[in-house]
Order: sequence, then structure tokens, then C-alpha cells
Amino acid sequence: MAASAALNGSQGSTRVSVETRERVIAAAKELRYRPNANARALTYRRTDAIGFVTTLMGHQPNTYCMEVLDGVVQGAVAAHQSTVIFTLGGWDEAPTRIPALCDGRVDGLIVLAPRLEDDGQTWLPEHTPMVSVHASGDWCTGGVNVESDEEGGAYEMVRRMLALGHRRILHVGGPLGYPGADRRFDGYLRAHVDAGVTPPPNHVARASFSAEGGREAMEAWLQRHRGELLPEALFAGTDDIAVGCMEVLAARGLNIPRDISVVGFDHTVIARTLHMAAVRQPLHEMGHRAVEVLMQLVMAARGGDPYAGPSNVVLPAEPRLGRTLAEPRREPLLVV
Amino acid sequence: MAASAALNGSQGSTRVSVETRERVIAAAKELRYRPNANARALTYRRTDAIGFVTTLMGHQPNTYCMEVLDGVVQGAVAAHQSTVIFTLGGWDEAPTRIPALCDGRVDGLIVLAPRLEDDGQTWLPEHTPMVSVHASGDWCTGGVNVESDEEGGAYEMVRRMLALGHRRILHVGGPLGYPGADRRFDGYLRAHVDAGVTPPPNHVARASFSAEGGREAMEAWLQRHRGELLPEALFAGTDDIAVGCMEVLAARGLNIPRDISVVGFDHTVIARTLHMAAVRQPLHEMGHRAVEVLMQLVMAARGGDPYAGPSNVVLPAEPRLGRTLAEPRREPLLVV
DNA sequence: TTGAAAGCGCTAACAT
DNA sequence: ATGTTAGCGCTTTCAA
Repeated sequence: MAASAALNGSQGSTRVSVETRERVIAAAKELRYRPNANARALTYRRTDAIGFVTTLMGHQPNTYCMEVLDGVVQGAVAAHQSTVIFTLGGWDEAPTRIPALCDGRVDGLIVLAPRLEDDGQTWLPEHTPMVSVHASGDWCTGGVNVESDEEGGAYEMVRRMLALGHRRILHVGGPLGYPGADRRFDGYLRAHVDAGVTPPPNHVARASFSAEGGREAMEAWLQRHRGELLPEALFAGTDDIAVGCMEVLAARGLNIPRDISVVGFDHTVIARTLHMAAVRQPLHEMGHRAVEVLMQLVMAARGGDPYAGPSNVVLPAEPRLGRTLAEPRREPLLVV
Repeated sequence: MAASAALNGSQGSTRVSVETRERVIAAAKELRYRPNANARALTYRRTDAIGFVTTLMGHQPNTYCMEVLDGVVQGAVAAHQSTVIFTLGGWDEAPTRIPALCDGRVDGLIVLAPRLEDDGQTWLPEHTPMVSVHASGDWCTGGVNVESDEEGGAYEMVRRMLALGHRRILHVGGPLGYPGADRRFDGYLRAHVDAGVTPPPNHVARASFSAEGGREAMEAWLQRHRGELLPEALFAGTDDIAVGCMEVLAARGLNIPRDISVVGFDHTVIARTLHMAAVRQPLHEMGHRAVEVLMQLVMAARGGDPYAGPSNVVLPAEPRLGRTLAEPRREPLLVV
């Protein structure tokens, strides 16, 4: 019955008589009628759903990913969209899996921290709006990237540490080859340059993105530098790395921040719970913002008019103080 | 061209000639053809997607919810399903929103910790398979519930604490009216009964499910009991509550666990990071399991044969030791 | 104000 | 081996 249009026709429409509408509505309730979402999607060519693409969240949920997702979900709710999660085993699957997701099941895609060897240009489908969060390089022409000013946040934090009097700041950064890890290190260096301080030699270590990685890197560094001066402060590439470092330091009887200050990066729920000093990335907001931008892209594609906004959105990252950062100790301490 | 069935027909099928198939495949690649998911869903009456229903994850992501979700997503990946997140503003929206989700956009629904006044029977659509996690009561006839043995876990943990010699164990539980909070308290009580120990009077407090709630409850309790004996141990209803309590205790100069032991509940990422003693709920596994059960339900509904499995799946909750639990102090301490 | 037809993109069944 | 038809459930357009 085409007259079923009574259900979604606006109140004032003359399409159906009041009497018929009431009859239809009554019958619908009687039959517990639910319009079928797929049929709707088929005719409307829209699903009111957005996709969130990420690599497998391991058994230990990744707090970084979770906080962005949380922002995405909230943004989606605000935009009256549902969120579909697509999980890749790894970014190598992207060239086969991502095009497969552009099959009308979502109106647009948010891709979290894609890491791809070559440019996506060749295999990326053109007509599915796409926003990346923390993409490395410009992986997607036509898409928009949302990120935070990691270099600036790192710079400002290290600047403050230097201003507090710290001179030997050990940087335990993320793995080589991650642009984000490099940007944080860049900020560390620039702050030193601007302050006219030369970082002590060999005061940079690399760790994988986890507490375990932090533990290993810290342990190894201390082994290598036995008998030398203990750094006054530690600038970690991630909260998780900071946690791992802190465990190793505490196990050696060192007090934080009295003997050594420790600073994290991201300011995820872990850092907040521990009241850790850390550079805050507005992860939640980034997720939220990514949805807003994506919806603009979607609207633009629908209307046929081009998207006018910026192709790169940079949110500020700023230092948050906490209980793990203090003035440097007065007496020198050696690595034991 | 109906012969497009070449694309999904099995290799050995005689439906199309090899030559035609190749031609079709070539053309498909040429046109970057993607079969439309909605049209497929319409004919197949299946979407290969499952829904995850939860109330709004606040600005502070709820670790409990996140860990279950993580398990769900992983279970979904294993079952070749995608996960759609539906967020409710509150459970009062459930009677209107949940039926609206049963419109064919997902093959089944996983509902996290639904709290509903009346039985869902009246408004729940019949023919969408549904699995709840930690449902209060049997909210959904025909559905399956997955939960953990909270009472048993609490019992076992408190039993061990009593065996360690603790006699004055303060319980800072979750809010009144939450069945889960009550079950944990029940385990606390039963352990005392079995050990022949009478819990000291007024050693039960209630807090909202957050660190803030723990802080407030702890502060208030200490105020009320100034000058009395400080409990030797604290059994919290949640990890977050435990964190809040620990902060208040530490702020008063008390050492954990030397002066007072603290035990959490859930053993979420917070507890793991802090190496906190806590009753472990297998949240990840529960999410994973919920998907498995849901898929059985879905299969059964498809095949027409009834679902044979249990309507309630109970996973064990067991105590995990940690750095916050030790033997009771020898000297008495007063609340200051 | 209502009815009838066509089409969204796909697949299953039947006919050639 | 291939072409045709019908239908999944909905909306839009055109006819009555």
C-alpha cells in the first residue's frame, strides 16, 4: 500500500486523509510494523551510519584507540548516525578490505592512524567520503585528516621542564618509523635548541607502544648507563611507556618525582588516574571532530557541491601538570 | 546482466563459462565494481552485522564498557560480522529505541547491562535474537544472558582476606539498587558467615560507580568514624571506587598496603596498570562469548530450529592478588 | 485523496 | 551456458 507513506509524511501533508493516516498508524502499531532499514537505504542511498576503521584492538584494549572511538560514537550520536566498527588485522589488509567497505553500508569512513607504505590513491575508492585521524602523510587525496599538534605539545612540555631547571631529560620515545613518534622527538629537540641547552648524549631511547616496551627500554638504558648520572627527568612518548618506565624506576627504589620526574604523552585515562604529568592530546575531541568533518563531506557529496573546509585539521596538544613532575633534585644520583 | 553471478558463484559452478567469468571479472575490476551491501541485505535478509547497545559512554570512557566492547568486536571479527554501536541516552529510552533497531540493519543485538523497571516482554520485538550481558533479572524472555559469578568472586576474595587475618574489612560498594552491587555485598557477607566472623557494624558504604564516588564515600565514612579504629582492609565494589578510596587514604598519609589493604572489583585496565588486587571479571571473554551465543541464536532463527543452549551463561570471577593487598598491620591505627 | 507503476541493486528460480 | 522474470521493502512519480 503506497499510502503507507502516511507514516513518514509530514503532518500537514495533503497526501492522505486524516482518517486514513490514523487507520494506517493503528494498523502499524497492531502489527508492530518497523520500516526496513535496508530497503530504505537502498532507495535513499544512505544508511545514516558511519564506519570506524582501526587495526585489531588486542586483548589489552588500546586506550588511545578507545578514547578516539568514544569521541566518534558521541559525535555520531549528535549527528544522528550509528557507528560501525571495522577491524583490520593490520594495515597491510587495508588495500583489500577498505574498498570492500565502500559498498553502501556506511555513508562515510573514519580511519584511525592508517600506516601505509604507498599512497592510497591507487586503490582507494573515490566516492566514499573519508576522514583520517592521525594519518601518516597525506594518504588520501580528497579526504580530510584530523590530528593534533604533537610537535608543539612536546615542545611546550619540554620547554617547561627546562624552565624548571631540568637539564638531563631522557626521552623514551615510540618506535622508529612512526611519524608521530618522530614529531614528539622533534619538539623535544626544538625546546632544547630554543633554550640554548644541548641535550646530553645518548639520552634518547625507543620503545614499542606499551608499558612492556617502556619497561624493556628503561631497563636496557639503565644497564647501558650504569654508574653514570641518573637523568633528572624522563619524557616518554606515550603514557603507557611512561608507566613501564616508572615501574622500573620504582623497583630500583627511586622516588617519583623527588628523584626523577616522569612525563607522559596523550593523557589518556591511565595518566588521569595516576595524576601523571603528560602532554594532552584531545583524543575525544578529535574523534568528535572527525565525525563533524565527515558529515560535511557527506553532505557536500550529496549536494554535489564541493567541500570547502580545510583538508587538514590540527587541534592543539598542551601540557598537563601532575604529581610526577617536580623541580629537579638538588643532589646528583648515579645509575645503580 | 544476471550473469554477474559469475562473481560469487563457486569456482566449479557450471553456471557461466570460464571465458564469460573472466570477462565479467575484468569488467568488474575495470569499473571498480562493488556489490551493494544493502541490496544484498535486502535479498538475503541478513546483514552480517551485530548491534551493541549501551548507554552513553560519558566523556570519561567507561573502562568496564570498553573492555566488553573490545571482546564483542573481537568475537564479531572471528564470526565475520561487523559491529554496530547504538548508544542510548539512558535506559528509559530503551522501550522506544531498541524496537527501532530491530529493523533489519543488524542480525542480532547484544545489550550491555540493561537496567529496566518493568519486564521488557511487552515492548521487545520477538524476532530479533538478543543477548544481554549482566542483565538485571530476566529482562528478555527468549534471549540469553551472559554474566559472571560476582557473588562467588566476592566471596572467594573476602574469604582469602579473612584467612590473611583481616577482621575489620570495610566494604565500599556500588549504589543501592544495582543487582551487581548487591551480589558483591552478598559474597562479602557469606564469606564472613562461613568464616564465623561478624563484620564490624557500619562497615558498609555505598558509592556511585566512579573514582569520584569512591573519594566522596571514603571521605564521608572517615569523617563519621573519626577517632575509631581504622579498618585493616577495604573491599571496593569497583576498581574505580577503589582508586578514589586509595587517593583519600594516601592523602591522609596512609600507606597501602602496609597500613590498610585495598581490593578492587573488575580488574580492568586501571587495576592491571596499578597492580591492584581485585576480583577479576572476564569482561573481554564475556563480550566474546556473548557474540558466540548470539550467533547460535541467529543461526537457530535462520534454520527454524529452536536454540538448544542455556538461557543463562555464567562465567567465573576469581580473585587476583596484587600490590595493594597484604597481611593486616600489627599495630592498631585510628581514623584521624 | 488515492491507486498503480517503476526502480534502488541484488539473487533465486525458471525458461531458453 | 545464458537470458528472463520476479521479488526483497521501500519511496517517488505519474495517473486517476
